Amino acid sequence: MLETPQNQQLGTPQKLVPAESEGVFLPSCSGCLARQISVCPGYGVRERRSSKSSDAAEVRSTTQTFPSRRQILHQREVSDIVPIICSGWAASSISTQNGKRQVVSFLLGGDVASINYLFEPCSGRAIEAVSQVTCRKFGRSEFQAALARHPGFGAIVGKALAAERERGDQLNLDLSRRPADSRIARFILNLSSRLERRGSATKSFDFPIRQQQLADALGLTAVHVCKIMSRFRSAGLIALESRRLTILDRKSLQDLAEQ
Amino acid sequence: MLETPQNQQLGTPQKLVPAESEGVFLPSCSGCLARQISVCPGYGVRERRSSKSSDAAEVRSTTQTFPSRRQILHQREVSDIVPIICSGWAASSISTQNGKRQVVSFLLGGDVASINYLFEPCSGRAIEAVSQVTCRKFGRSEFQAALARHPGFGAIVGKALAAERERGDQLNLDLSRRPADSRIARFILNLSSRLERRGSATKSFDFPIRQQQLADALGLTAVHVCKIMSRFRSAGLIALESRRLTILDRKSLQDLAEQ
DNA sequence: CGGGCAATTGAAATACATCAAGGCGTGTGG
DNA sequence: CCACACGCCTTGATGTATTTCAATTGCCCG
Repeated sequence: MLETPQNQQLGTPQKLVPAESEGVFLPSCSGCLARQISVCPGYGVRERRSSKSSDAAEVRSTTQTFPSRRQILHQREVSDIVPIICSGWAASSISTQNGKRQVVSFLLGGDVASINYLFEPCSGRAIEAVSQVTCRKFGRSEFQAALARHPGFGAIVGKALAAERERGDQLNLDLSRRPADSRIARFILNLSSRLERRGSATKSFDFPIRQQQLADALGLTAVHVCKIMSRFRSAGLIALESRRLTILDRKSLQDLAEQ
Repeated sequence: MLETPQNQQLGTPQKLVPAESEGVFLPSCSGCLARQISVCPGYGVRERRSSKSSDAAEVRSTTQTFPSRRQILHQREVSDIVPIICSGWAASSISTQNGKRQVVSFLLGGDVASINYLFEPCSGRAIEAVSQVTCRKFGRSEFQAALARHPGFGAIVGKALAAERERGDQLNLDLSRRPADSRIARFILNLSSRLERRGSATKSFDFPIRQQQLADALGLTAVHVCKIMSRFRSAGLIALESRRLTILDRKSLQDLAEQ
């Protein structure tokens, strides 16, 4: 059990199991903060039963499913929710008035769109579905209160904060100081180790990201991303077909990533 | 009183008034978080006397002065302090193994190096003095406790957090999607409005930043920064002499900043 | 079968980096 | 007081990574 969905294809992601059918675990969201603090109704019953703190209040929330490429949250949208991805891939981005876009991070199941949502009603970031996405939106003040009741509250927030900040800094460094091939190599390796931490396969995995989205994440153009990925493939570093990416030569990728 | 030090030159910054001579306010740190929560010994006595919450405990801290270009904190330095700039200019940066550097932000008097320090013992950022800097280092856990006692704790942290994150996102957008002249124009305008918020002059102000440091902040080379600044000067957008910058044509700068 | 989006590939343009040389100001040691 | 070195700024010539433009292909879906 808790087997990762290796064979899950883009466009046909695992259906969200409704709360009533209690007991079936989605592997995609096992690291979710809402589950960690026993606040997600999708898992609340089963998990709270075995938990010592039976006073955990369930937090009002709604679930929605978005098809690929659909907007989940607008850049300037102000609302008192904390959005958490349950399954699928989403992209968090900001844009200039001229429509130039920067994808700040890709979100996977269990990711809070940004820790910022715990404190502020607007993050200034847009969220868009990359593959099909299910997303749960919690009431912010209730979620915040539940989190504050949780032991180790400060540590949880601090860690998440630090991680988010660290990623942002690294992105800055990438964008300003690293050549395109290094950025792409690093992106692939980071994704791989991120999947490892969630217990998924690290050598071969689904890769629903469009070249344009990748370009927006790495500060490049889609054309240039394409050229470099082609080079990677003909050099035998990676394989990529039918939205599944395989790392063939991790060592060489790491060398590229170093600089 | 509270007059801003217009005539303050690089290398001869206003001296820090020792706590014993109580009552003389440094304009440079008037927005400081430590003063806001009545925890800075430099201002503790005078301000706490007039404050309702007389139970605010003073937080252990040390002050240090750093000459220009001196390292204040190393990138991987782990210590249980929250460093706050009292006066002068500092730069917060991260680097790759190959010595490529990205200045994440410039810090002015009253700035916490990063909100991250409230929660974690290491930010992954190095801090370096740009001009002469006085810096106070508070004990982290005590500072944190004092902050938690303060009414509106959540709001304060949330706001600071959101602001820091917003700046990081904008920097990402700059680095990835905006041309060099736009980045520089934006930097100047941002600095100006930042000084405005602290009650300083916005049209003409001290500018101790070296071109290399500016280049590191904007993802460019010093040579290129120089060329564009020269262009700005000959186009009558700005004047820059003896480390003092004057905005001559704000409108044109804004046009450049737009894209 | 056609229409549209994504990926691919090549040719041309360009924004920026790199390299190199010289000037200016400032501190330092003779 | 001068000579000199050193850091910083400046400017021009050259190189290159990446963008822009454009045309083609394949593919999915109605």
